[in-house]
Amino acid sequence: MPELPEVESIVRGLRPRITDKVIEKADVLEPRVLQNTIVSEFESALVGQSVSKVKRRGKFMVFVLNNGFRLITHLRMTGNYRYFSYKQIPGKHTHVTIDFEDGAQLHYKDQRRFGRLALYKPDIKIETLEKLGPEPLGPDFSPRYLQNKSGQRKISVKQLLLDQSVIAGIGNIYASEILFDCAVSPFTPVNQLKTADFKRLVESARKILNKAVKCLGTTFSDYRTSDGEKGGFQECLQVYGRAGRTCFRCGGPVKRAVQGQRATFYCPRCQ
DNA sequence: AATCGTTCCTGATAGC
DNA sequence: TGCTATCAGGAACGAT
Repeated sequence: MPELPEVESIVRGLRPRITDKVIEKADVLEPRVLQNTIVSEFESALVGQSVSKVKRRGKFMVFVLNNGFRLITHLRMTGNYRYFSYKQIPGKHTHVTIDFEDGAQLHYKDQRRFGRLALYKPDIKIETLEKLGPEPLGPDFSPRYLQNKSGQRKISVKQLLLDQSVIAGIGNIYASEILFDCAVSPFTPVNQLKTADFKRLVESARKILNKAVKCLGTTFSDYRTSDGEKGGFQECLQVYGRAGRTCFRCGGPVKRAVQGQRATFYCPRCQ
């Protein structure tokens, strides 16, 4: 499941390859992946334009076109972009293909079709991006910010980390890993966290996410980079997916719990 | 305002 | 063997 490090890795892979390339053709093979536009509008808005910028905001990918249009993609669970220097036959789960004038081709694929592509006209505010919290690797994310955001809220710290309007980019894998790293129980209500806890939380978030970006993300099942390569951070996972196995820190058993319909992995002794 | 539950979707796996 | 049931989860949306 692509979270910040996975999306960042895909964006970094695509950026040098497609920036300033001119789009010759766009084909939507599965109209359901388009969020706020129809096939004919989508295809004609892209043709003849070049890609000015490839960016990431939280778990969203942003393609800025030279006509000012912006193509926003959220990969959700199994979505991905794959770059080819020559045209390829679309696979079973390829929903959009984008051809460039130099013969290269971009495939958007998603076997579960949770991911969405949305197209925004120039100068329009993109609400979904506006309401995101700060980037955890950026300057606006601090212990004080997180403490202020928590206030007297009663949700668990795991739920807080997953709230994209509080912090943008953390998903289920890294939430568990971050909490293990700073030895905070995922069940702690945020109004019970101490100032020192917020400090450790922020430090661990930066540390884990930076390391995962360096590793090109975590390939737990489906995720691949834009070149089709696996990430490397699955080798570094301390708790996620390790229920019943030995905690690397204390030797006790790692546990699995469910919070908000999602699995949480943690060590009850260390956290 | 904050929180909770439901929906979308399909491949892998378990159980009979 | 072949079938059905269950599970994985991010964000949008509706309900409380």
